[in-house]
Amino acid sequence: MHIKKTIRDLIAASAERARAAGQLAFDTLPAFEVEAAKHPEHGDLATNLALVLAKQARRPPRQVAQAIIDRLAAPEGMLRKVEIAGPGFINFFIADAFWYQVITEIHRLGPAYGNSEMGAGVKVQVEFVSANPTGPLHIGHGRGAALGDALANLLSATGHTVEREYYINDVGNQILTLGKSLYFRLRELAGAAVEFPADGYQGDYMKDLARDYLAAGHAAPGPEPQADDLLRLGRYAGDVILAGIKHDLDDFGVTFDTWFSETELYRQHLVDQGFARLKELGYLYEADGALWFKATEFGDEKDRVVRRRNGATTYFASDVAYHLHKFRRGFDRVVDIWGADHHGYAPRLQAAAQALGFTGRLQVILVQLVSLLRQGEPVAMTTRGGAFVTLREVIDEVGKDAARFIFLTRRPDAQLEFDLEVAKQQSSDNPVYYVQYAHARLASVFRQAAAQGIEVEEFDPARFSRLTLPEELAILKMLANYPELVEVAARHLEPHRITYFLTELAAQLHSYYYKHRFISDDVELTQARFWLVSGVKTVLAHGLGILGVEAPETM
RNA sequence: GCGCCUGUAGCUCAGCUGGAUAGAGCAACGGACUACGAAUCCGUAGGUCGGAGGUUCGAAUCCUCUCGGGCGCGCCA
Repeated sequence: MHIKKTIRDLIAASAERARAAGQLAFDTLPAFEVEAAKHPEHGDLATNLALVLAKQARRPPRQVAQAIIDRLAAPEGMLRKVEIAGPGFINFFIADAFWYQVITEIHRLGPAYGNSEMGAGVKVQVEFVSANPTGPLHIGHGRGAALGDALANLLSATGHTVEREYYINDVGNQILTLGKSLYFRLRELAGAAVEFPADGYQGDYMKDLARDYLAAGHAAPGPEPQADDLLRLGRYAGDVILAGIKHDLDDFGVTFDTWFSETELYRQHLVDQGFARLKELGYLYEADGALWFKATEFGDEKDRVVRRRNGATTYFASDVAYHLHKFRRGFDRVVDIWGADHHGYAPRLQAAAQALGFTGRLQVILVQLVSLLRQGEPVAMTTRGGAFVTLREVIDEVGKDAARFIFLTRRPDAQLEFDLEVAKQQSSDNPVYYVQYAHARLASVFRQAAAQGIEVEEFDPARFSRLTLPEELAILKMLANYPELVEVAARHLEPHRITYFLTELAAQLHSYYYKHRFISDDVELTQARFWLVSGVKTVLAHGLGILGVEAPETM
């Protein structure tokens, strides 16, 4: 029942009629907006068409508005009032009865209310987290995880076919460094006086790993490590750490469809194929003994090396191959979520995507870093230094739902301050509980009704005319607007819009609940309210579902 | 030095890509439980949207300059 679209069509048709009647002169209808009015005095919806059309029509906006209004052909009973306001806005006041339809709509669709077919037939991959398996996930990864997962849910709700993917960067010398780190910890355990390398991973988890390694019956390495040994140790450590990462993500409510290993790119010779493709297209050249990609042809600052003079391919080469592979796997769109510390890398990958013919199909979302505080004091977050707060600790301390909700109340491109003490101490005033409480409270209402022997009777739209309170209409309008909000959030790849909506809906509900009793002797009114708040419950659950936050029946 | 992100109430953040009188949550202050869950509600106070120009009917939003914060600028990953 897209109200905005309905109004938009009415307006456009009216303008056309005015032109046909010689009342308005214009070539093509300019882009105009139909927006929800901010203030009640401005009605429900407003359009700026008269303002944007005035110049072309060479008449004052208010006269243009009048010409449009004169020819408006709205269905009987839909509009309560239409007026011209301010510089030339046309305000539409929708009749109360019109809003009742949304309850029927929610009743008909159930948990699917809010879903749409916007992305039908579009296959999209969301790649996120993709942290190197050299240490446990930290809070920054948590933000990326919450965002990626919510985004995937959002795209899925809007009809896209979605796959979640985690890219495991397990080639290159960091595995060697990892092996070296483990080696030195093992030597330490053996009582050898060794100096831990400065470039090693210094976190305590490496010590634990070393102990577990021995406890599992593996032989301690000798004093003269071979390159093979280090690599083997590195692989071992990587596997263990990756298992830990999976486990943490699982507890954070995030699961992936595919764990894609960089090693696989080489096993399948995809990197060479990537080179071949770029060469075929004429975007590769040799210079200074290295192989270069002409990134500058696609807007990057400089050309980029894909194979070094020593013959080794670069990380970028892997990524080119990886993304070529992604598109060949049939994804129409690919969304990559990276930490903002990699933002300088985006132009070259975009360049590669363009070179390969996938212009506009790759979107890179940069999620700004999380500055972590504990009671206002900054907490160091370097992986190498070892003193950092892990995602695990955050989950244990503040809880999955609260953490996810906090991450998802911020735009990705804004830095986020996360104070562990606040997130946890706040618990009773935390927005996440506010929203969850609204859901649980409604569940409780239905439990209470059942306990009193009051049943939710057969669905009967005729009773909705009893819903006349300002609170009830405000809620109806919010519910009616929800599906469009989901689409807008998906289009912009911004789950935080859902978060804010939910907080507002919960506020409306709490206020309504406090002022008016749902269960009363008035059977018709009670039933009408049941169906109304049942709709609220459904939408709260839907929105929380997108965020990956529980919608509890009790708290 | 160059590039990207950012600056909105005391604090943490929204502001639907240019709309009408800039919002919410904390924190502060004052009220509301013998009623469906007080993890709630009602009210008060709090702002030159970092600053200066410009674009136009109209700017927190777009452009230029400027100041402050974050990040990045390898034949590393």
